[in-house]
Amino acid sequence: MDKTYEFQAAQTKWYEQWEKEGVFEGKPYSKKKPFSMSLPPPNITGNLHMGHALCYTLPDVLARTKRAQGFDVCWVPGVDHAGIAAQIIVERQLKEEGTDRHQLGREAFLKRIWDWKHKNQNDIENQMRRLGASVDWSRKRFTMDDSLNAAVRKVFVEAHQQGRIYRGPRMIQWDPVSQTALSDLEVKHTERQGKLWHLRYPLADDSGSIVVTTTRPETLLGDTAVAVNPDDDRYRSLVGKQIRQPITGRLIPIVADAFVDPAFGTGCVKVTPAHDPNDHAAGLRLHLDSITVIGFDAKMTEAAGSYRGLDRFVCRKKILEDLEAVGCLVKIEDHTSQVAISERSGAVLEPLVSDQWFIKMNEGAQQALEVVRQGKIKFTPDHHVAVWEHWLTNIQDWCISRQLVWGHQIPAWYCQDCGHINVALEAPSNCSQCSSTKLKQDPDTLDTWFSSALWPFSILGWPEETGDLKRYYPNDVMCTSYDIIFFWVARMVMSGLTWTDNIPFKEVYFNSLVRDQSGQKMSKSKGNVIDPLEVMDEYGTDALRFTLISMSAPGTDIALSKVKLETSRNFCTKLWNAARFVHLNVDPGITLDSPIILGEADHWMASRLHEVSSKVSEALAHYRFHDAADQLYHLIYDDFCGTYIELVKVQLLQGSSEQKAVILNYLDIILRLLHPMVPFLTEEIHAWVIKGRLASSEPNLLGQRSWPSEHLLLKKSHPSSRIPEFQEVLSAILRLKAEQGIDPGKRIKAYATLVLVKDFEEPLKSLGKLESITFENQIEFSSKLSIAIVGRGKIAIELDQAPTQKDPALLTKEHDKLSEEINVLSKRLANKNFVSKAPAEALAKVQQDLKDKESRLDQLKDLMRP
RNA sequence: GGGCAUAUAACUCAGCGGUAGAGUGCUACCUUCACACGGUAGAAGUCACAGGUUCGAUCCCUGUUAUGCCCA
Repeated sequence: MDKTYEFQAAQTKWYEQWEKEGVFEGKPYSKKKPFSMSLPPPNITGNLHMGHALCYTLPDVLARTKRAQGFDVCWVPGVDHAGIAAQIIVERQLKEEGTDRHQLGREAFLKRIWDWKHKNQNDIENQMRRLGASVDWSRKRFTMDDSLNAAVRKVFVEAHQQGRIYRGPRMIQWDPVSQTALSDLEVKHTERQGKLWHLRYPLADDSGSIVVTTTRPETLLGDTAVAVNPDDDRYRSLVGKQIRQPITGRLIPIVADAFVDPAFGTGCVKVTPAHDPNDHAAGLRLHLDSITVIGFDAKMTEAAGSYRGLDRFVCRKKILEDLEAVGCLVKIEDHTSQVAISERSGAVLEPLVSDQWFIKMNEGAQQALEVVRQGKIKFTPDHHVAVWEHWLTNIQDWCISRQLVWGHQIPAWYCQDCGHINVALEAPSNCSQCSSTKLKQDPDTLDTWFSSALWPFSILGWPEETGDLKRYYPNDVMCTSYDIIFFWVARMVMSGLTWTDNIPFKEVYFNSLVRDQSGQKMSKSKGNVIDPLEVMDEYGTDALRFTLISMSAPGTDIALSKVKLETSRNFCTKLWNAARFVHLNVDPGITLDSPIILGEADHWMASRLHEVSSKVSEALAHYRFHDAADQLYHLIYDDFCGTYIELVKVQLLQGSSEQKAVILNYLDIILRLLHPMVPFLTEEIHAWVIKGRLASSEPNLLGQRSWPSEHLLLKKSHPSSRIPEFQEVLSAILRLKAEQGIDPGKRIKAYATLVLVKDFEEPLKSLGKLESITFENQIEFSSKLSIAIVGRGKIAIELDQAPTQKDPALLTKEHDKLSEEINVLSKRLANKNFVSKAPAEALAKVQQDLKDKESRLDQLKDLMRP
């Protein structure tokens, strides 16, 4: 074994082995209990980023642990077709080649994207392998696989029959760059510095004028009213009068509606039902006309008269100039306005009325609320329930059609003769209404999330009644990032309840976001992106995984930094070296089932292993990944490497086979406990140290071995241990030496009034670098002794001269502190309320504490006497 | 505007109704035969602020302030 863990080789070697042995495959015909998960599919558009790294590492810990604990784990991976994002990328490529998708034609363009998809899918899948994600590749899915497409079509057709899916003109958010409609969730509201324009609109009867405020003057071409708040006394008398719109000359009414905020601008706004969601709603309430003046290309339409053909923002300038020319531009104020932009393209969206497909959400939302309220689906962290409630109780119908080529094409055929819409699983030969054969399929595709919403069951073969579906559905856990709780989780729950009459999963674990070291969100524009692929090269996959796991406290975002990665890497190296030490000193003939003899340190280590293995199981059962990682870190670093190996060094170097076999077994247990978090390192160590010493019935790969909680050494009871007391004594000796400025390596004499030193003479001498340590009934103050108090006894080291001056000062400080603590405890015991109301345990503890401290103070006074 | 979080050591964060914890950093010392990606010892906190509940509050409740996120 090398002196440090060379992770590069191990990282490529072991995944292949696991895959080859089928370690990760679900085995539906096994007698084991099933444990199933589906993986949030990454986009085909990109590389593995830190969000994936976290989102795949945590369920991997669960999967590997469950597998070891005897479950038939089925964790299905896949890739998502990412409609808009993928199409944007390929269209960009075409542009560079001087062509576009319209020249290519639909079929050729689709082929082009499929080719591109095949290459990318391999990349991202291999990156997941590098990360160690133990998914079942034999079941991998793509959101546009035939079987998934069949599921999509079935849902669409049935939902349409049931009236859940409908088509109609509605106000939607239009992305003029991507040339498609978007759902509300794909809209990001950002604040931008803009202006608030005050415009004078004259009354039609020339009796005066009214000043309206707007952030979008170009839409005034589509104004069909001016609105004020009904309770606004300033304008009450004007309601019902007509306005002559200064640019168009159109006569429009002044109306009253509660949606107008009297405090906004002049409290008087223009109403453009065709280009603003609020105005649209008001228009419907008040039966106003709707005039579309901006088209899908974000240019002014025919209805804009002389402004037609202008870009909407160019038109804005022109309108303002024209308003100024007629003296109707009253005032311009700076104003931060909310701008709706496309999450994907970044374009400023245009609210437009358009014919689109929608799916009703009410019923599904009600059911989704119920199953979470009733605890049928459990969230961790559970505060996401509140967010869930809020969104689902205010839900709108979902616009599912996209004007894209890449995706599931909508299974609807329009009759060119009678206009009837034929919705069917397969292309109909003629119209169901008029029998015409002139049918044309809707060219649009469905929102990518529409197919994602079916993921947990479509990947298992639904709508077919497959064996996988019966065995692995509902999934046990869904691990995902909280920022897609609505996009994905809510829609999966609603779809699951609607189409399978069942919840899609029993528990949801929401992982945090990974941020940079100062807590900033990672983004390319900020240049603070930490690339997991680079990290895996530089620090090792194991270090990356362990870092992410140990920082995953539920509900807290992760501020990732190099320092953290270094800590984890150092931890890996520490274990590597301990294993190497064992490897070098345990003869090959000694195996895991060799006879064993336990000494005091061995008993202590066994209890620690037992304690930690239960704590880790418990922590993982509650998704307390950080807790599990912390337990293992201290078990391995402090207890195993720091204390245990030091204590049994003599046995390891020159002990009996029975003594060495114990140490070997403990290393084995540690590897099995840590393997789910740190799979490559532990498998590599296992291959070096353990593999050749396994019983013949045991599998050769650590990834196939069992969770060690049933290990005989852990199950048997162990006598209570004096190791903690030993540690205190050793610590006191080292402290005394350091305080007195004695070379830590210098062998000196020590004395103690604690019986313990009789049994631990050798380790104390070797670890404390002592010439001798002798038990004494009494240690008296002496000019050549430096004395410390440990528990109820004293420890002393012998010096060549009197102890340095700082000694008495330290004693005084400790004396004062102790006195104060004793004072506090005595007061508490003197409090009748405390004595009568506090639980017996608390009372006993205070009494014991007081006794200990008083005894300690007595000894201190003894030391300070001269 | 509504909602959800967070505030603990220099930094990043755990934790908990009964004396405040980790990692990193810092200080001093040690290249001792697994490991300098190491070891030993040490310094370091009014647990944001103000009330309340309690025998007892860093922890529970209310309010305030600050920060972050989500929804409109």
